[in-house]
This record gives sequence, structure tokens and C-alpha cells, in this order.
Amino acid sequence: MQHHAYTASIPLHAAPLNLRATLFCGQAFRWIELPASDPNAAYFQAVVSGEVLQLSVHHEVLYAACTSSSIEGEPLADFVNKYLGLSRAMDNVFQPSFQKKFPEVYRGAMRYAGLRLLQQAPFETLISFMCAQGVGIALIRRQVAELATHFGKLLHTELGEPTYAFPTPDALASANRNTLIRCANNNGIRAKNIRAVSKAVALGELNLNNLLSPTCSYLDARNALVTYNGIGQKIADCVCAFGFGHREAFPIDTHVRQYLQQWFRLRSRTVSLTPKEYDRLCDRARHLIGDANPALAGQWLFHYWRKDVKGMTAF
DNA sequence: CCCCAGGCAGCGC
DNA sequence: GCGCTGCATGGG
Repeated sequence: MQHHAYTASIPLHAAPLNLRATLFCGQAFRWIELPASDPNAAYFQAVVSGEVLQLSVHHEVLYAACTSSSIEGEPLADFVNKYLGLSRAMDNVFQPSFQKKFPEVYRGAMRYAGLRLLQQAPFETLISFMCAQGVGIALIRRQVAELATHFGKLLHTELGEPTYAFPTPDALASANRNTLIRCANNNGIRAKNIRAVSKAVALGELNLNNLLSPTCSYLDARNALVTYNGIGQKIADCVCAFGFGHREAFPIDTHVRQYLQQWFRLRSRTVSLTPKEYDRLCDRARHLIGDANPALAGQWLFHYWRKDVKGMTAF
């Protein structure tokens, strides 16, 4: 397999190298860690847009290689920068007042400042987060992997086992019902929702490229998504943040809800997080953190909470 | 059998 | 319109 390669320096925050490399996984559910023969480097393989992208982080330099010199018609270097969010501003992610009010939390979150928000393929992001309802991350990754092996195009069989692209909307729209249910953690409702959304995308009724366009606002994109069954505010916010690059999105899941209460005394007035209370919490969190990049701030806090406070290791 | 997991939809007030 | 409850599944 012929590789085209390029290198670029990564302006990463000062953090242990292995930590920085690991954090590239961020919200991606389809990253595979490769064995690192060099202790100073960490290697990853990502499947993006039907191409296999191999990445290694070595000191301050990122090396990327791909079987083609461009992805989606873009030069590889440009694609990698965008996909990894390397060229996006990270100034003032927490506004000064936040740093002053919550110095402890601020220090903890900044330990994860090497983490970027991947800008993943919109359809893959959408379906992946539709699989993320009431299940743990390990199960999400399994579902996404199952979808790929059953309905995705075979890319190659190197590295021991076959690698598949994420399925196209058509493939999922016409998927065998029982197979799709098995892929969706045996959840028939989820399978039905995934099929319906895939069909809408395949028919052009739901145009993700339009939602991705700079002329489409965060709220317009969000409102378009939540009209579909199986997509609520949280999943729509994840797609907006991780698929469309909307920095003002602030997805609130069970972990975020926990740290908002624990650290900032922000809590829902209702037992369950109703849509109205969800929006209210979003607004108050944005007010606290600042408007520069709530989506990224949320991700750093998310990891600080999960790893250091709750001691969770998945990812 | 309990609780939890990167929530959502239906129903009743 | 808004909140409470049920739901659905696997894993610890």
C-alpha cells in the first residue's frame, strides 16, 4: 500500500506526550491504537472518508500518512489540520472570570488542553451519536464497529484484520432489518431511527452539507436535526460540535450534568433533564465558561471529570 | 436484583 | 406548554 506522507508541527499545550497522543481520541469512536515500537511516539490509525489515515505523534511533530494524497479532494495536510482541529483558535477557552472563580477546576481542565475537537464526517458523527443513548462508551464503539463491518466498504485487510469504511447513507437506509438491529446493540427502536435518518439523508430530505455550510447557524442546524426520532438536544449538540464545528454547542450528558452540579452548583430544577432545563443549563454554563469556545471547554472538563474525579479509563 | 451508561418520546396535568 | 415516567439493552 503506497502512502503519501506529510509532517506538521502541533502547537500542543505542555503535557506528557503519551497523554497528548491519547487525547487525540477525543470523541472519536473509531480510532485504533497501534502498538508503539518507539517509546517516544504514539501511533494511531483512523478511518476517515473511506481512507485509512495513519498518524504518529513524535515530540512536537505530527506525522500523517494516507493511501491517497488527498481526501475529499483536499490536500492531505489541509484535511488533517481540519480533521484534528489543529488550525482552530484555542485562545481564552475559559474566560478570566472563570479562572478566578474556579482555579482548581481550571487547573484540572487545563491538563487536558492538548485535546482538540475532531471535525468528523457529518453522517458518521450523526449515526455514531444516535448509538450513544443510554449506553457506555465501550458499547458505542462496538456498535459503530459493527455497523462498519456489516454495511461498510472493505478498505484493506492489512494490520491483521479487515478495515471497513463507515457505511454510506444508502447502505444503512437499505440495510437488512435484523442485521441492523444486532448492530444497534439489539435495540429495535434505535435501528428503526437510524434507518429512517439514513433514508432521509439518502433521499436528500436531510441535507447534511447544507447544515455544514458556514451560512447555516448553530441553532438552525440543531433545529433541523431534532425533528427526527432518536435525535434530541444532546445528540444534536454533539453533531453540531463534532460534525459541524459549532463552538457554541455545549452537549450535556450524564457526566456533564454531574460536574455542572458538583463543581459549579448548576443543577436542574426538575428531576429529569427536561428540554427547557437542558437549554437553561447550557446558557448558564456558557455564561460561566465564556463564549470563546464552550464546546472545547466542555470536552476538557468532561475528560477531567471522568478520568481524574471518577477514575474511569475508557477512551 | 441492583445501578449505571456521552437520552428520548409519550402521556397526563 | 411543561414535567414525570417509562423505555430499552448490556455490563458491572
